[in-house]
Amino acid sequence: MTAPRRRRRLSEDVRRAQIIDATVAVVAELGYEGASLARIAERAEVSKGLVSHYFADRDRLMETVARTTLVTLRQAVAGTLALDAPVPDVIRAAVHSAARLSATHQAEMEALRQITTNLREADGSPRLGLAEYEETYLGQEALFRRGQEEGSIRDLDTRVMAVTYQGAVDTMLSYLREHPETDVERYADALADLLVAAVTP
Amino acid sequence: MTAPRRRRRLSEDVRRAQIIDATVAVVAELGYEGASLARIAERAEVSKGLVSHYFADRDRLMETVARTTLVTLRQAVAGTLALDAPVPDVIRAAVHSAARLSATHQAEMEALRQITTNLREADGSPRLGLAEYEETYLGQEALFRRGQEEGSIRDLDTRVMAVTYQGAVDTMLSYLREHPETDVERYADALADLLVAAVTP
Amino acid sequence: MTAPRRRRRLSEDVRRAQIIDATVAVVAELGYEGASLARIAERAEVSKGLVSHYFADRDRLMETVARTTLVTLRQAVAGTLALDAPVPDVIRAAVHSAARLSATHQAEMEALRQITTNLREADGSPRLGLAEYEETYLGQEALFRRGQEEGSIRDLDTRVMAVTYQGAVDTMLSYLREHPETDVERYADALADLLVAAVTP
Amino acid sequence: MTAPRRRRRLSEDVRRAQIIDATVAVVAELGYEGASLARIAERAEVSKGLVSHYFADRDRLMETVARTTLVTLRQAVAGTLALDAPVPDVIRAAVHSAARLSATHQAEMEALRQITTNLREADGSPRLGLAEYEETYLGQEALFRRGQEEGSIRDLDTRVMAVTYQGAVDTMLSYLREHPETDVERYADALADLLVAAVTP
DNA sequence: CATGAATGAGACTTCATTCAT
DNA sequence: GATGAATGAAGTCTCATTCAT
Repeated sequence: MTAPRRRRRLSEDVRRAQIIDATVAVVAELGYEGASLARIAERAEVSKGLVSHYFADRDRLMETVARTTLVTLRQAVAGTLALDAPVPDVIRAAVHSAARLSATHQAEMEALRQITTNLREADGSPRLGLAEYEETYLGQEALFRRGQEEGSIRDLDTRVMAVTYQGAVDTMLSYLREHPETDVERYADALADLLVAAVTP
Repeated sequence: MTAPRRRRRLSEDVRRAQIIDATVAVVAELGYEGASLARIAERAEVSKGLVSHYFADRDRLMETVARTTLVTLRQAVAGTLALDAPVPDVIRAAVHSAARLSATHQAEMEALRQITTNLREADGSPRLGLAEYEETYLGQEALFRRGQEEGSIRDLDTRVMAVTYQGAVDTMLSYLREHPETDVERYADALADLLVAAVTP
Repeated sequence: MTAPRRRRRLSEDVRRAQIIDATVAVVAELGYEGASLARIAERAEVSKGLVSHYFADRDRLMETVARTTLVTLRQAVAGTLALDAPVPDVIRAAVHSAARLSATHQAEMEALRQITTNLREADGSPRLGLAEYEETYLGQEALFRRGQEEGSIRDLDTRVMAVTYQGAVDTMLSYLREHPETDVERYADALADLLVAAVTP
Repeated sequence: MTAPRRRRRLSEDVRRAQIIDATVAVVAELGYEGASLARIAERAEVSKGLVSHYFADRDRLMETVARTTLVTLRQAVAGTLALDAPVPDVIRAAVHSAARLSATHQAEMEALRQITTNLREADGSPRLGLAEYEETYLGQEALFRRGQEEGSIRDLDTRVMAVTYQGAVDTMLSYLREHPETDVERYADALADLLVAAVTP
């Protein structure tokens, strides 16, 4: 039926990346359940057997994809920020930087959400905790505390602010995905405005 | 092993509710994939066949559960609010009211999230859109606009504020679920403080 | 393609027996590897799913078949013997009784051999030990010792004799299977003659 | 992990022997099914491809191993025997010689049994018949007939005796494998005693 | 109305075999 | 000659759904 696939030998790294990319795409498009190994293999233009060769099982593949994607996303945001600027400026810049992800890393974000929501231990408990988020929170708390020392941030609960900031940004990203007609820069401006108003004295 | 189930004739409504409750519990505990009809039937203390009898198929069951749960949650929040109070007061009250959900409706919230994330059309596209959220946004925008007319809310983008408000509350609920040691009232106070600071002149 | 199977509801016991019988037949005919669940289901005129419903997995099915078959074979031999007769007579009768199995329980014997040879633990070690054989040996040793007390059996190592007796009978059964042209009664006579000669004073 | 294998060019015969030895070891340890080509290659410290290079397919490899092993075992027994000695002496010597195999050729014997039990034609029928055994039987029958001519063996069915003799020895070897605590020489003495008693006038 | 035995589609995974390097 | 990356054909098992009782 289908033309017999040409057999190509590639290095392990290239193959893994190829399969991971395909997984991100399929999970983002069809959801976690719909992302069968067969469909992932098809998208990667690779045999089902090869996927199993590189990833012990589906769970392990999904976990790897989640971790890899998280790193990718972090770099995409962090890479653009000057963290030693005045704190309100950092907030504004970070919001805009994140907003831009909605154009460039849509699939990565959705896949990450799908996987963290669905990947479970054998007993049914979630497998990908929030340890990852914790790290992010700590970084943001540190930022807000610096602002308080410098006088640019008022007295407030830094933990709640960190959680809220992150939630507001994530929600923005969801909203932008589902409302593609929205003007991204305007939204980001408005959100940054709200956040700065919330934290300045 | 298990005692042979007593065969009881119950009214349709009671049966459906019984099954819906069981579904909420199982989905919240084991996730969307783990919620097989067999396990749901077992939790409802009902035969597999009966589940299929009342719900055409698994997707239909899940959709019904999501819609029912959404109504339940809305009532739980809205029921406690005096919507004609000064807007900042409404915000404070709403945040506290939502925070209390974390103690009473944990399973419902998680199940709803699981189902909206995973339920798909045959072609893989998400089935439960954000039409539901849209309704909420409109109500909140109306509230903020009233505040602007009354002078208690400053000039700002009411759509962005509605989305952000909702995101901040949802994030609070997730955070409280994953950090049960947190003092709920203190968190709610801090969040209400932030939100009010963000919107008052 | 194939006519849709008629759906029949049978009791658990009947179904298990049906599947076990089919397994014995397929294993005897095609060997352990060839006895896939698909082929067993086909032989039992039952769906693959039903086999999995009644037996947790293939290993468990095979183990059950082995145990069941062992009981069947034991009864077939033991049922015909008068164990309190003079020991040489018991030997003669037992050899003939066993020989007759070659006509009536060929498949059971071969299936049992296949399964004990092939069924393994996860680490590769054999799973069906010789604990079963041990029981048989003990019974035969007791018989030979009675003969020694009665003077009909000479002084000899009863354990070696028990093992040898069992080996000689098993070998007879293999030989008769592979040489169907052999006169069963003549073989049994000759073997009984050898065994009695070996053990009488 | 493992050190990158050194690529060595060895003569065909050496390679084949290397692979055959590994196969014997793996089959004896893990059984027929467990002896995948991957594991055999690993044990032989050779690539999977090389195994396929030297042996057309798995069945062919197994068949070759069986034949080779049979020759090895025969030589191990026959090499030590003086076949023209008085027949009862030959029997005693042969039993002891075989018993010693239990110490030196355990893996070979188990592998041979595994392969003859499991190797099949495409239609499911056993592939390694008993033609091999036939040869053995003929030799033993000849021996017993010589004994009869010389008066050291009584009148008996030489075919049944040959089969029984072989069965008794094989069973001894199985027993010794599964009961390593047994005194090998004592067992052999006792068995030789039984056999000689069975056949002498 | 209610049960749960039975079916069958499809998922994951293993492994003999092929073949580019 | 030698490797091991890559394929694809089974095989086992799970589970939504159907249906005889």
